[in-house]
Amino acid sequence: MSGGRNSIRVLNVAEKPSVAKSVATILSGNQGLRVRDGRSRYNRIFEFPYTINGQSTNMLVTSVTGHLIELEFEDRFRKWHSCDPAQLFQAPVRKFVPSDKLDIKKTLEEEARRCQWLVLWLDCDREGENIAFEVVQVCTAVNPHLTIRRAHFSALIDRDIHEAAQNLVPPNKFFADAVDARQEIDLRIGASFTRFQTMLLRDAFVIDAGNDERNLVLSYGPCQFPTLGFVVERYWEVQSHEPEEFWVINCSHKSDEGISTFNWMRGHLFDYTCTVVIYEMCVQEPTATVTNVRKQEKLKYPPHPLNTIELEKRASRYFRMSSEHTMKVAEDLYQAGFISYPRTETDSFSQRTNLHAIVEEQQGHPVWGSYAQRLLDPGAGIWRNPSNGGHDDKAHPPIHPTKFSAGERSWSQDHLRLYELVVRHFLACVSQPAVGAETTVDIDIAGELFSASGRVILAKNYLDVYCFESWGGSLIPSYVLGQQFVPTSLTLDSGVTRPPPLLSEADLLSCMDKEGIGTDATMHDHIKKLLDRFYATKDANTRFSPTNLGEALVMGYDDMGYQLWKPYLRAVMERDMKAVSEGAKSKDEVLETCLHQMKSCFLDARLNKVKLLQAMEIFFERSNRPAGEEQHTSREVIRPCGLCQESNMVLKQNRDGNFMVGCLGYPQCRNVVWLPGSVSEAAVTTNICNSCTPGPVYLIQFKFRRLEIPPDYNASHLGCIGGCDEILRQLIEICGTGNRTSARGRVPTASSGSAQQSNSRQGACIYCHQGGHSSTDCPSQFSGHQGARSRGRNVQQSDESTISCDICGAPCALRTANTANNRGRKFYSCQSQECNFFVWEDSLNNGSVGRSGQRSTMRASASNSRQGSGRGRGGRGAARGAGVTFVSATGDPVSGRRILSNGLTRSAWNFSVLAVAS
DNA sequence: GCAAGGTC
Repeated sequence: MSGGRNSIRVLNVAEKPSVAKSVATILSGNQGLRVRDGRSRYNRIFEFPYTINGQSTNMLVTSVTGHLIELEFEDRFRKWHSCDPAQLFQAPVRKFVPSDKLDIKKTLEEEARRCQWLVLWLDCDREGENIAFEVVQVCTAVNPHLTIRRAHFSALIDRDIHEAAQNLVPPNKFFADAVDARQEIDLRIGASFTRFQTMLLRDAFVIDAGNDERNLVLSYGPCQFPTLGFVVERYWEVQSHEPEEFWVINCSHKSDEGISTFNWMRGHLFDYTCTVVIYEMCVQEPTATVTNVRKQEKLKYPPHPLNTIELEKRASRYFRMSSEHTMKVAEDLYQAGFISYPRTETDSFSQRTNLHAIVEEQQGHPVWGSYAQRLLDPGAGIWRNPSNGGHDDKAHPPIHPTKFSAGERSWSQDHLRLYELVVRHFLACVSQPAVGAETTVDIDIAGELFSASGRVILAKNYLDVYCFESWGGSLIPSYVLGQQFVPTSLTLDSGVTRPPPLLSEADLLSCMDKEGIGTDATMHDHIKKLLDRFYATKDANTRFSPTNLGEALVMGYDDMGYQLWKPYLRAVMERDMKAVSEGAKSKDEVLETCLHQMKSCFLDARLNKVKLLQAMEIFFERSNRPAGEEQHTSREVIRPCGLCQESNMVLKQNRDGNFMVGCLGYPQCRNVVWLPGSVSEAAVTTNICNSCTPGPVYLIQFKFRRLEIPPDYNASHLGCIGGCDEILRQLIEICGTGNRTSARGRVPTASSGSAQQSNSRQGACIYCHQGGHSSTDCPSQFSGHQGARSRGRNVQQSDESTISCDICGAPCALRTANTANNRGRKFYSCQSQECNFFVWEDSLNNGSVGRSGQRSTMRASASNSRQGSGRGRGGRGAARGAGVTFVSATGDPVSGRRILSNGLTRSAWNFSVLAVAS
């Protein structure tokens, strides 16, 4: 039966194949359901007759796989060097169907042409609404007469689906608009900041990131950076923690029944004298009197039904599985039909779910089958309707088993464990809480109160099946009110405060969930991205630390005063998206204000890029590679690149003022033509060389420094870099080029057409620019400038300690070494690379002061500046911001010094200033 | 080569 003559053809589209199948199965009642393949092998098409409000229809149900359309910059802005990253805030973007979705698009087009209605069965959230409009766009392009309708369902169960089909509504453009805005903002912010910081930093420093650092991408994203922020913030808290000694009185009592440990009601005291006084009192009158005996029944409740975040957190805690791996395994189990859809926010079961049926399936399991049987036995009294966790995404139920398995042959250990977790969690959810009897005994010794408690488990209930949790039960002897005894031990003990632990993966997921970073389906991606980008590492206990790279990036933005690494930006965006989805603000309005703000922020960050560079300098050695971004003071196109045939060659000036013509495709393409070192000015003209190819090759108007070229050459010259220019070739031979790493004289021959060479940093020392040794053992550091050691310190009026360059007399910069032998050690060096002047900072202090590692001085600095909420980043940042660290000659932190605003201290004592950050 | 969001 394919519908009568009056029946209309309805194309129904779901967000994923599984939903299409469920909808088709439910609506057809499995009567007259036919299935055929579409062009995509995953997205099949179901057909059956159905009646909607008295109208007989021929239903076709198919699906997409998530978003059908992507957003990208127009082609001319897609290459990294195609434009200034700031332009990405307004560069035109386009929507397109990516190649792997073209077959789905084709199916939709073919079916839409033959239908009168289009009914959208996408998930009922904002992303789903946006995908709905993507489907509409594709279908109406081939059939503009389609009647468009939206089905709203809250669960894939009979009643909901039939109700949805009978109560079709128009789709909600506001919801879709909110996602459009989110996509565009994410793309523009992400691409602009990523290109900016990658090009600024990657080539400027020696970043050891495991693989080829030239391919290293220092990405920025509105989700990945706040995720990194959580990691860094906790790390800073741990780093800046000062252990504080505290004192505590412990009391125990041993009787025939066992030992009771009594805890001091004051907890612990930081005042030793005070604690000793109290302790002495207790010791002199040690008899304890029982002042209170309380007995209470305590319940330990089973967890809420399982949603994605909780699955990830528990798999991490119980099995140390990464969230990313957990989702991969869960997806496998889902695809094979063993568990329900794994990406769900929902942590409460619908009233209509047949929970008993799910338990029944598990009765045959060799391990937990007997528990399932007891659950189903009304006499056992273990059954309890599951709790409601308070989240509902209106699209999926909590994660639960959908098919029994005692383990499949193809399953890995992790498949087994994850399936077991899902089953046990489900069985726990429908179980009674554990019951315990708690006894608390309070005693009084010389007026001081102590307390002990114990617990007996009366009924384990859900804990019988949920073996991942325990409820420590410890018995204490019985006491009666007024009873007196002399404690077996009464001791005065000391301890130290401990820093909080580093964030575990479960902690990190909680932070993200709380601050709204990412979605249940993407959080694990953001965490993985931190590891992939070398921003953070994870130890065997699943605890995260930032890498130097991650810490430096966060530090740089923090020093700028920007909270780009905090979750606030995402929170503001989320509020705006909500306003759009409610129609309170328009998409264009939000896009304009948000992008305007972010562009100002971007431009400001770029102005303050020195902060990023300074932060990187703390951890990384400067590279002598030509910097990707910094050298481009001008970028005028000279010619198309004949080597990569993709990008243009542009006129550039490096940091030292030397000119070259290099390919914009650097570092993938290393094509470069170095120009004579005697060039003082170079400007691209509109004149085109009529002999060099590939063209056009624009001629350059050169000015040479008169004294650096032979007298018979003109100081002004209109030249071509394409290979035809004999004068330019001669001047290169005579004067050399501005390429420092290729020693003068080792110049490309212009006769080869376009002179090409690569700049290798191998073997070149950053101090003297000579090959044959590394910067850590540069002879210039040890013998070249011994004279500097006898120089006195040039203390200027500002109190800023500095010294002048031995050679040119300019003030030197104070830097921190990060080489293996001298990490954390400070040195002065001339900012001009011509001089190669260098001296260790500590050699100026008569050599009497030992070195102090960067880490320990940082910690000392935090202790000095700690005030108010000065823990963690605040403490450390304040000290670093003031630019000073004080350590006594013995290496102990100096306390009680007054820190002047210029970052130095005046001290009556002869404490040594070990480090003054520039 | 860049984001985050769907999903296979």
